[in-house]
Amino acid sequence: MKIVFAGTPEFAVPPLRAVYKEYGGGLAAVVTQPDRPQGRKGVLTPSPVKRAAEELGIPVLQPARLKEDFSALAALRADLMVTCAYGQILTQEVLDLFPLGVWNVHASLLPAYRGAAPIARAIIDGCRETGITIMKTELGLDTGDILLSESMEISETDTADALTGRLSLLAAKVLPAALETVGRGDYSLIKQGEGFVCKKVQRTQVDFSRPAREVSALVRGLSSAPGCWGSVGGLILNFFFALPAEGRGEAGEILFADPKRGLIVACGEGAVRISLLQPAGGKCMTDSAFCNGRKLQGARFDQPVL
RNA sequence: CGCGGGGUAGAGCAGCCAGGUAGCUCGUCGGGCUCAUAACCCGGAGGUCGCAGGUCCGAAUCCUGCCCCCGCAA
Repeated sequence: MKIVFAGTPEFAVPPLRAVYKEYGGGLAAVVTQPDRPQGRKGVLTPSPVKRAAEELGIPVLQPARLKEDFSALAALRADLMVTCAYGQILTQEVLDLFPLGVWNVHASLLPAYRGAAPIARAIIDGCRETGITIMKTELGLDTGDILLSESMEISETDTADALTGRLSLLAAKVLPAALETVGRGDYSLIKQGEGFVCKKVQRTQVDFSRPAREVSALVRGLSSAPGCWGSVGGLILNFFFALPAEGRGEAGEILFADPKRGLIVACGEGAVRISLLQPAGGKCMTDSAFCNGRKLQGARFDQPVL
């Protein structure tokens, strides 16, 4: 069976490796997004999937627009394509290139969280559970019939990074066997129920008038990218980790800010301890380190302007 | 030439504008105190102030060049 793997971010790397391990040379090519300028200096950077593919010695295709530029993909005459966070919408012409179909790995229990940022949204919404779904790709966004899904718990302390890592491994675990059943033609599909398509999550200013539980979920869900932030006394702070904590006060008020107790901020209900953060211009640090040498107790975070 | 912040003790910061003894909080080491503590008191160690030049009697501080780190935006 000749397979093509389409993916881009780190999330897709373990699944890629799993397919390679199972099919070796049967993995004919990898499709990924073109190298993009990264960071302040705009250095052209290959995607994680491209780096992994090169390491494994798999040919890489990087069309800017796959819908217009798929001749190289067609020339491979592969049987099947796997997509995993590839980042481009496919057309029917592309789907028709593969006799055994195009199969998508999605990081949610479909039909929940179709579209972008399913992992971040699951955490932000306070879900207790999410998972991996492998389904047949149709033209509709993440609407295809389901081959299989595997669930996973979300803990009260999960961050998007941590959960992404675990879901990625789960995807890598179930994908080879799924392809196996597709290859044999020995499978049945389940239709999806109703669902909404989610948009990309955006960088967000934290609204401390929300309950502590929600603030914590927001911070953990957006952790590392695209991030969330607050401003106090003209200082911009990026938040990376926060959990509910003891305390009560006006929303946004800094109840404590010392190395022993950490950075405790009052919310609409309860309070949170922001235990990992980064001041603009500085490095990411613990709240204990941040509070050394700064007098912030009693100050109050600005409310987001709506 | 996209906008901006920064490099001072192991960590986080102040000092710089108005040049003149290296300072604060935490940690660390030693001692003391309390039934007890997110405790408190006393004392010690630890710094080429990113690098190189320049100005000056004297530079962390002013000037010039360079290196490195980071936030936003793309």
